Amino acid sequence: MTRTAHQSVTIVDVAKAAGVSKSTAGRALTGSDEVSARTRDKVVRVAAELGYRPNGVARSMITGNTETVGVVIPDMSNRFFSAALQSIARTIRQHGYELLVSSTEGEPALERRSVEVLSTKRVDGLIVAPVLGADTDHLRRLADSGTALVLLDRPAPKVSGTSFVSVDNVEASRLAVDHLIGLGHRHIGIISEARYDATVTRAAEPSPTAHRPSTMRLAGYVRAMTDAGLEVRPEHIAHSAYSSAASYAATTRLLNVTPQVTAIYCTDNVLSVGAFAALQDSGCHCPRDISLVGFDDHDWAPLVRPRLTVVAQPTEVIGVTAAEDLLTAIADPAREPATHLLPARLVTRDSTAPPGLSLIPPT
Amino acid sequence: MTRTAHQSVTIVDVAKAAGVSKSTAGRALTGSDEVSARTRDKVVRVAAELGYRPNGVARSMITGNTETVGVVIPDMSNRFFSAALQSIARTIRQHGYELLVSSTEGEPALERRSVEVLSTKRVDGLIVAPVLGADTDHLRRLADSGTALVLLDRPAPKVSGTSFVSVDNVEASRLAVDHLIGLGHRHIGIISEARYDATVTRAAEPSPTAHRPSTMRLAGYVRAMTDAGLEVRPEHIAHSAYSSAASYAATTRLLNVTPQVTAIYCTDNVLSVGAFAALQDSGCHCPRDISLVGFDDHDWAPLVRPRLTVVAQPTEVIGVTAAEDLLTAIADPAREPATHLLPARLVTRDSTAPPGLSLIPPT
DNA sequence: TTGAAAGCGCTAACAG
DNA sequence: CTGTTAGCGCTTTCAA
Repeated sequence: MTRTAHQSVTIVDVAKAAGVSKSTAGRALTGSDEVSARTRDKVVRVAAELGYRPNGVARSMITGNTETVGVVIPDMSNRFFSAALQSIARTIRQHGYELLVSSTEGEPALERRSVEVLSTKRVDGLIVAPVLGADTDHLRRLADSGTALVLLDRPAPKVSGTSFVSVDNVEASRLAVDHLIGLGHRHIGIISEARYDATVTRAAEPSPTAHRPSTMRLAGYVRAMTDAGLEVRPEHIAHSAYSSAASYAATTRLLNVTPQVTAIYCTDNVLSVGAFAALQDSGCHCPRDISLVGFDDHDWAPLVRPRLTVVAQPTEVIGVTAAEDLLTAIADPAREPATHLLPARLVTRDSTAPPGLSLIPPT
Repeated sequence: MTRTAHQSVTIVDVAKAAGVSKSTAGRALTGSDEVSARTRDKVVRVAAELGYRPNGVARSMITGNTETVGVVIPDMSNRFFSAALQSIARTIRQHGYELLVSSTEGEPALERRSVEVLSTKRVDGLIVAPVLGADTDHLRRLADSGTALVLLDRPAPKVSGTSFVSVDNVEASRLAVDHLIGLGHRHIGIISEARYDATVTRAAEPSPTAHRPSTMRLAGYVRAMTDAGLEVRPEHIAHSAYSSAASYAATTRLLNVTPQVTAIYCTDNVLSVGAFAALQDSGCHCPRDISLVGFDDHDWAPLVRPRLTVVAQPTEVIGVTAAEDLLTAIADPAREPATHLLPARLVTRDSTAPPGLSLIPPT
C-alpha cells in the first residue's frame, strides 16, 4: 500500500512484484503496444498497489526534454503579468507542459540568475519580459544556444532571431489621443515612464522591437498629436517613475504647472491609479475640467466616478500568442521568429468629454 | 564559443578540453575546495569558453531533489493568489528554490492532474489551495507518500499531518461585524458564497481546518451577531456564486427584499466588486442609507466614492508563512505540521457610518 | 512479446 | 589533490 519512504517505489520494484523485467514493466506503464494485454494489466495493477509514481527526472534525462516552460517576468502580482501568466499557463497545459515561473522584481541581477537557473533546469523553452534598460547578453546567449525563446511585452534590442509579443503601443496611444482630439481637446498632457527624447520619440518609424513600451506609447502620443497638426509641448509630458505614488505626484505637478491642459493620457495601469487619485484630490472636476484616459482595463475602471475611459490591452491574447509561438519554436527550432503586435482597444466611459463641457455650472 | 547544437556541452567535454578527469571537472565547477586553485581556474575558464551549462536534471537524478517547489492554486489572475504567489516566489528563491506553478481553474480534475504531474516532476514540496468541496484523496496520498505539503487558504479535512496557512476568517468577520455594530447597526446583511447551514455555522467551535473560508466567514458573522445579542435572520444572509456578477445580483436582491438592513458585509474580494457596483446602482446612498464593508484591500478601495472600508488579509504574510513552513517541512520531514491562522486587519474608510447618518438631508 | 544491456550527465564514494 | 568506479531511474536498442 502506501509507502512512507521518500524516493520510494521504482520501476524495478514494480517489475519484480509483477514478475517481469524492467523493460517490460516500462513498456506496460507507458502504454506501449508492444506488450500483451495480460502483462500490461498485471503490471498496471501492481504499480497501483505499490503506489508507484514514475520519476519524471529520470525520464527527462533520457528524452532530453522536460515538458516544462519557463516564464521570467518582473512582477507576478502586477495585473498585466498575472493575467498573461494565467493564459500562458492554460495554453501550455493543453499541450502537456508545466510552468516554471520566476519573478525578477525588476532586478537585472535576478533576471540573469533566473534565466540561468531555468536553463540549468532544462526548460524546453522560455518566455521572458526583460527588465527594462538592462543588459540582455544572457538572453542572446540563450537564444544562440538554441533554446526556444519568446520575448513578452518588452523587446531586447540586441537579441535577434527571437519572437516578440506585445500590444501595438503606438496604435494604443493613437486610440487614446485621437479620441481626445476628436472630443475637441488641443492641450493634452501625458503621464509617462519614458523620458521625452526627441530623437527617438519623433523618429519616423520608432521600432517596437527596439524600444520599451513606455517609449513607444510616448512616441504614439507624439505621432498622433503631430498628425493632427497639434504642437507637442515638452511641459505637457510628465515623467513618472513606475509607481502609483510617483504618478500621483507627476499628475499633480502637471495640473499645477500647465493649467491650459484639458486632458491627460496615462500610459500604464499602475500609473493610472495614482493619476486618478491625483485628479480626485486636485479639486478639478473630471471630465468637466479635465478628461482622463487610463491604460489597461481594471476591475475598478467602471466602479470609480467618473467611470474611467481606458485603452485596454488584449492581455489574454498576448499570453496565448506568446505561449503558442513558444510551442511552435519548441516543436520546430528552425521556424522563423515572428513579431506579434496585437491591437489595443479603446473603452469609452465617462472620464472623457469635450473640454469645458459643464453639466454643473462652474463655481 | 557558443554552440548551436541542442543538448550540447557536457562536463565530459569540459574535462577533456581542460585535460582533467570528469570528477575533477565536476569538483572545480561546483566550487568544491578539494581542487587546486590552478585546475579550478583552468576548468572554469574552459567551461566558460565552451559555453558549458550544467544539467540540473542529471544532478537531480543523483541528489534526489530538484530545488523546486510546486504551487497549485485555482486562479493566478485572482488578486489574492497572485499576491500570495509573489511572496511565495520571493521567499523560496532566497533559499535557492524555483517555482513550478499550476492553475486549476477550480476544476477538481485539473487539480488532480496538476498534483500528479508536479509530483512526477519530483518537486521537493507542494503548496496547494484545493478546489473547494472537491475530493482530496490525491492530497492525502501525496502527504502519506512523504512529500512535504502545505495547504493554503483552504483546508482539506481528510488530509492529516499537513500544515495549513490561512487568515483567521472568524476573527476577520468579527472585525467587520463588530465595527458595524459599534457604529449602531442592528440589521446587518452578509454576501456569502457559503450556504447558511445552522449546524455548521452555529457550531460552538467551527474549525478552520475543516471548513472553507466562506463558511468560516459566515460563522464569524453569526458569532459576532449572537455575541452582541443580535438576531441572525436567514433573509439577511445573501448567497452568491463566486463571481462579481452573481454578487451584484445577490446584493441587489438583499437591498430590495430586506429594506431594514442598514449595513452589508461582503466576504470576498471578487464579490466586493459586484456588491459595490450594486450599491451604486441601487439608488441607496452609501454610507447614509447603507454601510458596506468589503473583503481584501484593493487598489481601488481608496479610489471609489465613498472610499471602501475593508477587512484586509495579510496576503504577503500568508505567502511567506506558507513558503517558510514548506521549507521547514522539506528540511525536516519529521517536524510537526502547524496551523497558522493569521490576523486580519480592519481598514476603516468612508463606506461605513452610523445608520441614518445624513450629512446630506434625505430627499 | 519479452529480456539483457547500454547509457542519459552527473555526483559520490573510494582509492591512489 | 586527482582519477576510477559505480550508479540515480528510466527508455531504448538489440537479441532472443
